[in-house]
This record gives sequence, structure tokens and C-alpha cells, in this order.
Amino acid sequence: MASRKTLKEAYDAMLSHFGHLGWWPAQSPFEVMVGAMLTQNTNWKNVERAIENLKNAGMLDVYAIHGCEHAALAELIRPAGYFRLKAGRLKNFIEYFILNYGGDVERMKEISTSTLREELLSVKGIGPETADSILLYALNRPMFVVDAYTKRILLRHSLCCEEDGYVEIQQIFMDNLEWDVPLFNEYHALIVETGKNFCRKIPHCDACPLGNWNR
DNA sequence: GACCAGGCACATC
DNA sequence: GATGTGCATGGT
Repeated sequence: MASRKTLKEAYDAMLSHFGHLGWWPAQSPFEVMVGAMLTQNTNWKNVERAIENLKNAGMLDVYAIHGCEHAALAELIRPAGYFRLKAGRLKNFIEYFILNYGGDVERMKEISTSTLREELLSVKGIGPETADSILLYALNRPMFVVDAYTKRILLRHSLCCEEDGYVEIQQIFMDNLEWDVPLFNEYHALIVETGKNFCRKIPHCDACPLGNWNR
């Protein structure tokens, strides 16, 4: 089983290799939320283009998106892929955000993490990873974000099993690390970076900062 | 041209 | 409850 030391050591190894990654790359919590929706199963580069389009159109704004036609919104976020789908999802989130918090991030900050998580998950188009990304990177809550790379890396190092789902994998981290927002922030970013560079489907882990961690 | 990317919802068995 | 499928662009 993963010990505190093991997870922390892995973190240190990745951190020495990549340095601080400074996630989330966004200028406001709202931009983080939009990015979290748009990056679903999508390369971040493509998300950047979509966000750039929104900015240039003056649409990176709660009420601007709320008042935007579905087709027009979809066109703006087209580079992020699944653009019709994501236009709807974005609107669902905006609807929830305005209805419950008047589109004000500050008002969201008064709500408990567990309540917020449940609320977010009830929005059609927000699943566990998107909810946790919003909680951690937009609202600074200690929630560990799990993604495909997280499982792939843990699997490769025999620290989880194939059957483990989102919750099980999240618990491995949350049960064995301090609930520290900057740590969770950096840890997930480092996992994504390590995954991208060293843990693609075709194994080539030779230069991986994790080395033979638990293998 | 295949494969992949910082998922999620829904249908079907 | 597990498994399969649609959604879609841009890089390698």
C-alpha cells in the first residue's frame, strides 16, 4: 500500500525534475472553471485557443455566456473539440452559477467543500474530475484531482489496481498526504506533466523521475 | 492515417 | 453494475 513517505517521495522526485508548474494557467477563478469544462478529454493547447476566442469576443464573462446563443458559443469554443456538447455543458454550469451564487465566486467561497462538490456533480456535464478541478484550482479547496494519467502512473507502479475507480484512487492520495492546497495543486500538475512525458501508452519510463518507484 | 488528449452522459444488456 | 458509444478538434 502507498505510504505517506512513498507518495511524498514521488512528489519530490517529480518536483525536482519539473520544478513548480504554477497551475492553473488562468487569470481568474472563473477562467479556471471555464477551462475545467473545456479541457475534458482534450489537449490543453486546444482549450487555450477556445479561451482566447472567448476573451477576444469579450465573452469570458458569466453573463456574456449566459446571454449568448448556443450556436454562437459553440463556434467560439470550437477549437476545444466536442464544441456543441461543451457549449451546452458550459451553459448548464453558468445557469447553476447564476441561480445559486449570482455568478459571484466570492459567494461560493462561503459554502462547504462537500456541499459544493455535490452541487457541482449535479450539474449535467460536470463529473468528478471537473468538480474537483474547480474546487481545487478555482476555489482553493483541498481536493485531490484524479485523471487518466493518475491511474496510469499508479498502475504502472503497482499502487492501485485496474478495477479502482475515481474515488478509490483519490483516497490513496487523500488518505496519505497532508490536506494541503498548494501540495494538491502541484501534485496533480506534476502527475499530468510526468504522464505526458513519460507514461504514455507505449512504455518508455527510463528517464521518468519516478524511476522504479514501487515496481 | 491512426492515435491521443488534463471526461461525461446515456443506452443497453 | 458493467460495458459500449457518441461527442470533435488539432498535434504527433
